Amino acid sequence: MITKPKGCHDIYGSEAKKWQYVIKMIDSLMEKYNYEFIRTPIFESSEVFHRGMGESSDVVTKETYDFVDRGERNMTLRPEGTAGIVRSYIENKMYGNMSSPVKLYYNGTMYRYERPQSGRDRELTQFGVELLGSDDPLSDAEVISIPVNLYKMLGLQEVKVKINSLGDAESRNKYREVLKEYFHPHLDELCEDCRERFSKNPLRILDCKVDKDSDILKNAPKTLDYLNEESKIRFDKVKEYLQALEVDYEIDPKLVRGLDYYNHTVFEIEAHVEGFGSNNVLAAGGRYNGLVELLGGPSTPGVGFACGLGRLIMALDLEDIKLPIKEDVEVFVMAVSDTEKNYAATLVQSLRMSGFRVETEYTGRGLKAQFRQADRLNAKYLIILNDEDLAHNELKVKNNKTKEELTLTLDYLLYYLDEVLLEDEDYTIDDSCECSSDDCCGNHHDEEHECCGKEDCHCHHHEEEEE
RNA sequence: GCGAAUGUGGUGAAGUGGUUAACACGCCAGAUUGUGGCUCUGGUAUGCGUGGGUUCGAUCCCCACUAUUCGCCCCA
Repeated sequence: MITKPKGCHDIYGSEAKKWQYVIKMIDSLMEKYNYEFIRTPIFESSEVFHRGMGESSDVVTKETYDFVDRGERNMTLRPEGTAGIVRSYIENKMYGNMSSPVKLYYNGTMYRYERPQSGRDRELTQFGVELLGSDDPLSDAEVISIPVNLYKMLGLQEVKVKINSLGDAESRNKYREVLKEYFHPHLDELCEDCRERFSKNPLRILDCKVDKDSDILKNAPKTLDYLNEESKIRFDKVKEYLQALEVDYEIDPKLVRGLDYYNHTVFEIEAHVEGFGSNNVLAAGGRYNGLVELLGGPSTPGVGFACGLGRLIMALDLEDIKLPIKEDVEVFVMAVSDTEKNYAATLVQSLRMSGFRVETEYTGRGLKAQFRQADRLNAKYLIILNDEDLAHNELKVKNNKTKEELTLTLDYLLYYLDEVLLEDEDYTIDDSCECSSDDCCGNHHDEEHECCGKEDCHCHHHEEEEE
């Protein structure tokens, strides 16, 4: 049997419906923030990532899918979204062609040659945002608020936002030196990996899991103590704006992020649901003011984040959140004889063109099996064709819930279905409650949220009433 | 790159060195000669991941490989 590549997944069935729903929410959220969708190639010249992400990160040095194409060019399957987008920003001269700042979002697959485990695949899907051309602390705060609001929209509860500041290049370099000085005499007390990190990327020692409880780490100098005045003021501004945007956060002085391009604000959003594996970062990002220049463009500030969709859906599952996903069919058309089937083909076509979600029988099963099939598909209405009725230009429609059955003429059918299906309020997906009440449930399906009381709210309170 | 666990049908899952590999669900058909979701009856495996080995004989013992899952590194 031929199997899928290691660390990849086939997404289908109800799983695929969740993905589509989440992506739909992302699109509608980004529309409100006025970000534009961008799609860049799934592979780029290797240089894009080597220069962009930095040689000290493992992602670039040992986790990329590299290949040489037939023209002997070195190519790399993108391991993340930012570098490619910055390349595109420069190449398309968006700094001149688009209104500034340029606000872009993407959603696509990334590739990393790693050992798969819970929450980590070789092919992963990320949604992310890049805001280029603004150094205003408000843009940092707003970017952080995007995933926070997405999770809120989806009903996720157990998330924690962590922020920190690395300061500008000056502060960061100074801190790096201080840190090396501090750790140097303690080298043999640290774990093997940390000794490796010391020379490669000393900042990463801070979030070592092995040594995290040792006094050496606890007493290590903090980034925030080495920010210069300007960076400090900037970070305070970011925090102010976060409060204004009602984003709850905590400051984690050990948060440093792995990619070289970050400076000033860095952040992570973690899942804290019971049962989540150790890879619990749902989204992460930060400011990367030198990156555009590094990749050959004009000096341009930028902020962004990336959000792993696989992990997000895992979190939704673990919090047992039921997404409002359509799992049913409006009309199921049954036919057995050849003339019935012929008639069914035409009928199904016209019902679909009239906007109904219609299924019919394809395998030549008996009527009994067709009833079973209709139930499996959660059909709301059944149309049962038989030759006798058809001779009178009539057909039978059965409400699959009440079991009421009517004999109608074809002319009347569309009118009837229109009436009857529109009555089902829960039948249309309304993706968000529009009210602005503070304790709005936002369509959450959990018990903790109070309902805002709006008519068009589809939270669990109303669902119960409807049932 | 390192470490651990697992690998039996469409699914879940028992099981034993020795004729026909439990059970449950699902699916298909019939009882019900075109109106069902209950019930009953019957049907439903390239033979237990792949390749070697031990043995008179292995799905069950040994080895290698592979796949999946989980952890480390790293990362969303």
